[in-house]
Amino acid sequence: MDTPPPPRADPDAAPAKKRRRDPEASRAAILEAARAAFAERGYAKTTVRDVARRAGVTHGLVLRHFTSKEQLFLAAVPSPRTLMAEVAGDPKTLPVRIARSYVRRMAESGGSDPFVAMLRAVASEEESAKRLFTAMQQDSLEMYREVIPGPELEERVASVGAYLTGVTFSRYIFGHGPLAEMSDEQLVRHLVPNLRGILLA
Amino acid sequence: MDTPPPPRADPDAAPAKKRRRDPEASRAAILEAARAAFAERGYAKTTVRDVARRAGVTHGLVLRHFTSKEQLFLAAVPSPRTLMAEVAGDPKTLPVRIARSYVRRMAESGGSDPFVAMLRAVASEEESAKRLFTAMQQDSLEMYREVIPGPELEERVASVGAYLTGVTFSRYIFGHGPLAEMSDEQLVRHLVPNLRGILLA
DNA sequence: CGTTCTAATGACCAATCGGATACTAAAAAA
DNA sequence: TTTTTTAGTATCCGATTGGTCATTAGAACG
Repeated sequence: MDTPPPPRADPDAAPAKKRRRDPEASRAAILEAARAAFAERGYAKTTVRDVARRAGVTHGLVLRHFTSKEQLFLAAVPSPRTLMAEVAGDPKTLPVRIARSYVRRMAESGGSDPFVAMLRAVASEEESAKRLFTAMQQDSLEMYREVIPGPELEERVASVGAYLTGVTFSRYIFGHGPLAEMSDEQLVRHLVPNLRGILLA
Repeated sequence: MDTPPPPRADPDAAPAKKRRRDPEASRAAILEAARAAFAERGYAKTTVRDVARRAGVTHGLVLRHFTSKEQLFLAAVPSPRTLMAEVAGDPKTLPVRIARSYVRRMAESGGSDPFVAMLRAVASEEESAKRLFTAMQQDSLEMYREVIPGPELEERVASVGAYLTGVTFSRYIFGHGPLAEMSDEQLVRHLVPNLRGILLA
């Protein structure tokens, strides 16, 4: 009698959600919250308490799991794996594949893509983000190296990266102007010839 | 005896500098300090006290002159006048002129160009910077409108802007990679064909 | 000279930050 | 069960932030 059954598996949350004691679920929730927060507000303006509130925990727990804000960032925005996967294949159709994969990826994440978070962090002069960014560039360069012909490979790849960076900035961060108002399909059609121009002499 | 001569005109400062009472000089010094600070560290990470220290005044004075940090930013980074002046002329040589004027402008400012400050501010989700950015885009669009042939003018101009934004990011903000290591002349040579490809069908 | 005006200062403020730590309580081990 | 462990919370902390305001002091003018 003295101990009326304490609320067992939280009934209102989705089945097998989190809530009760579950460090892995908390960790995952914090990571997802951090990804969204960093992508939306940038590194400097995102506070540990923001992330905690989104994840439904206290900010103490966030720091308990990830020690510091910087390490949280590094854990949340790990490998943008290269913005441009699916590179292998016929060089002729490479620009189309780049454009498609880029647009799809950004659309799927709904604007909370790690790449956006990294751009914001780099822009606010965050050293750790710069290191990640460097690694990312290196990755993508090596993926291209075996596919693209012609001289000045590094420069071309860098230019493609710069172009897509600028497009990302205009469309997903700034959010105004023609590039932001195009549909995904329009954007692909617009990008392809420009990517081709940069990549293939 | 009671009042030994208090330190008169500060002897260590450069001759005919400022120091003494001079509101316009103070204002100018604060503005220049703000430009440099915002360009170097972005909006979010720049503190009013940073600016004040650079300008050699107290942070109280900064706020006395400009009321708030946001208004200081708006006053310090006013009209990037369009990143690409000197547009008028033969469309055939337009890409060359854009590239040259862009590179020269960035080189002259030594990395403290208002455009960089704006990019950093926009990236850190600063509303006022977004408004400025919009105005800037509008300006440049109208400058191009009378010079460039062909359809989809807005989209092309936006793409040029995006491309240069990305280049700026890579070269002047991120500061690593091929685009950052090129000399100014190399960069111009690299940019021209890509700009031509984007602008002229 | 003294009076007036105001540029400039410096102390202060509430809010907020990242982080540390003492504590509570749930679960695992005994 | 009791003991041990540890996920999670609740506070507290010093530092720093943007901003306010009373005070000080340099110049202009009588």
